[in-house]
Amino acid sequence: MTGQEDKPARKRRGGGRPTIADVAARAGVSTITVSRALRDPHKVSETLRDRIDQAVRDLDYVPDSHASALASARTNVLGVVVPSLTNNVFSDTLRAIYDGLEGGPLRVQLGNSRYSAAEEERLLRIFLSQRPCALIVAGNDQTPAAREMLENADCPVVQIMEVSPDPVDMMVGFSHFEGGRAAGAHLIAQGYRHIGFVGARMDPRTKRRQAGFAQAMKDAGMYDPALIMTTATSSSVALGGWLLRELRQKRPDLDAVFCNNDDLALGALFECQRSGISVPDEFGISGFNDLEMMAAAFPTLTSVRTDRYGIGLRAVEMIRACLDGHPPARKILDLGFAVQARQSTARSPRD
Amino acid sequence: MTGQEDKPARKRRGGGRPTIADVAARAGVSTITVSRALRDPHKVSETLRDRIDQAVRDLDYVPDSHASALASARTNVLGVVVPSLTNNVFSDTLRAIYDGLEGGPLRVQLGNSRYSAAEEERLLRIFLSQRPCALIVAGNDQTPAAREMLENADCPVVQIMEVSPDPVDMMVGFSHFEGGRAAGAHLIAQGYRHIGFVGARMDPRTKRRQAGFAQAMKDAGMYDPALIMTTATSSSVALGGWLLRELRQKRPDLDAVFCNNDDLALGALFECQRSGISVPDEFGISGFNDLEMMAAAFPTLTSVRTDRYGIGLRAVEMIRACLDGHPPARKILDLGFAVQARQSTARSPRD
DNA sequence: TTGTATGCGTTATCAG
DNA sequence: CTGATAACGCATACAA
Repeated sequence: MTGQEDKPARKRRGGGRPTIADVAARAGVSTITVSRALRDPHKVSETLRDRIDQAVRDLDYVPDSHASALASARTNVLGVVVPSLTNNVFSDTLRAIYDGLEGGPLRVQLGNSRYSAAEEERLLRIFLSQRPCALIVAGNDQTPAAREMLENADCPVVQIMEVSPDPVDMMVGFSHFEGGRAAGAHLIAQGYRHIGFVGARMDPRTKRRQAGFAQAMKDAGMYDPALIMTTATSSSVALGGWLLRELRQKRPDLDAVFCNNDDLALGALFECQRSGISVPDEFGISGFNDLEMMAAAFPTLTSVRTDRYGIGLRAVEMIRACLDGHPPARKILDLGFAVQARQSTARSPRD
Repeated sequence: MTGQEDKPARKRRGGGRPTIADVAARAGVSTITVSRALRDPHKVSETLRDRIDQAVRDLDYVPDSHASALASARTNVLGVVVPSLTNNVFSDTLRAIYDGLEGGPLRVQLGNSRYSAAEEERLLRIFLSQRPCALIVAGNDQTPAAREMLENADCPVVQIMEVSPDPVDMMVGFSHFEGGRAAGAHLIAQGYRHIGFVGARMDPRTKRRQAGFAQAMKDAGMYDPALIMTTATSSSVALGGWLLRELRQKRPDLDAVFCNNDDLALGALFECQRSGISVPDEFGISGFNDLEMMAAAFPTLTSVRTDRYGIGLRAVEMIRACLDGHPPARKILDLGFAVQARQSTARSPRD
């Protein structure tokens, strides 16, 4: 084979979108200059930058993120894995994550593990294979394999919703154990004496709240396992009513209940109303999380306020800090909680 | 400076993960064969397939999705853009989408437009630049630019939550206008005569429900704009109480209210309880969407049931069908709604 | 500050 | 059914 002629313009495989080369040609520069002008504008002279920007607009050029990821082995994707999309707790946090990312270049890849550690592991494996710039996962109860993957991940990792002494990397949340204990202590302080616990789904955080509640009861010498009613079923308002009814049938002396979340608490309130039990005088109710409705109910419902939105914001802040090269000094951020005492536990003093 | 020796094996840029070439070498085949064995197993002889599978396991090989996307100009990413992550309506649908994708190869890229058409357009632009295999967006009120982008997208597009005669491509939802009208008609049928409307956020779907409600009132000769109270503020239980209180102050003759969503309805119920107004005899309440809590409340709350979960499932089904080469005959799927009449509108007959 | 050469890991194309 | 080769579009490394 000798003089091979000029090949006529090759056919494009990709849908014919303008590439960085088209922009470069139009601006009369090289592709790498376009690349720089778009990612580090200050590294390119103003003259060229203007020409390039103009060409970008003219051609309606949008960079190909896959090509970029392939060439640089980096992405702008923040992987987020949560156990539930419908649970208000996580949707509040998710909203905060999206809000915190506002305006920045980071995108979210969201996974729903449905409270399954195995599914979480699967999702993390996929996410990590795409070289995320950071990861956010819920809690500290990963499978051993997932834990190892996270520890070997060469990107910042934030575990959210909980605090524990052994984070993979960073952590933002609060102590569910202490939250449960505080709720129990509050009910005791309000004068209730036969205090039950109602819980659903029983994920790790739920269990820790239950353990904290039990601790409070034990500390007061009031612990009675027969006052505890839980189910693996997922939480709902109706379920709160059913569980409370069951519990009251078994133990008519029950005079208060700590509901593991606010949906259950609302259901418990309705159940009391249906049964003609006066809240709070005859019966006290506390929820957990302090969703907006708790303060709007009648009577207003006591709950343990948690800063779900703040958790999401802080997680994003920590990640940004890491990516900017200023990893936060504190790896563990405890955002705490606060018992919001309201009418549903404000029993008139007895003597 | 002079005789440059053999370069020792080049340093890998990417974190040293095994590549398809490593697998190929280990299995003693070419890379393309590995590629085929993984994507179209039936196109490769069983012998080689087994050798390749073994090599994949040995090396713990995971394909690089970016390289794949770049080379093939295709991805397994389903872009989803919703107006809200916290609104139960969308989180139910999202959950269905994730459930519907279960087990399959498709991933979700989720965007939150926060009820902003401009943000929606921005997200769609980004998503489309990544060559999604399909798109799901809420409603039919895109900006003209977004509409055009969707029409030119070379992938299936499903608009969800609503139905309208002019979809971009496919559509799954129901008529909000008719839903609002049905709720109004129900209240009229129950004997209420001074029926108000309470609405928040006032996004396009909300407005259509309001329009339907107004139509019902007009049809009955009962339309009174002074009985309508709306706000751009986002919806909440507390807001439902406040709006109802305002409305009742202005119009003490009000004897029922159609709340544009269930949070508002719950707030309205609490407001009645606070004010000692008996529901349903003195005052009727209907919500919209029929969230789980409506049936669990006391009194149980009337609402318009919508199939948010079904919408998500059907959207995924339609997309899978398209990707499998069997585009559905019906491009528009109306999943309807149903008035769930409950205690809150079951007024004792008057004569 | 700008450009040249080349690699990133995979798949399309076409030949055998 | 299998393989050699050339893209895919961008970014790194190094030169100028």
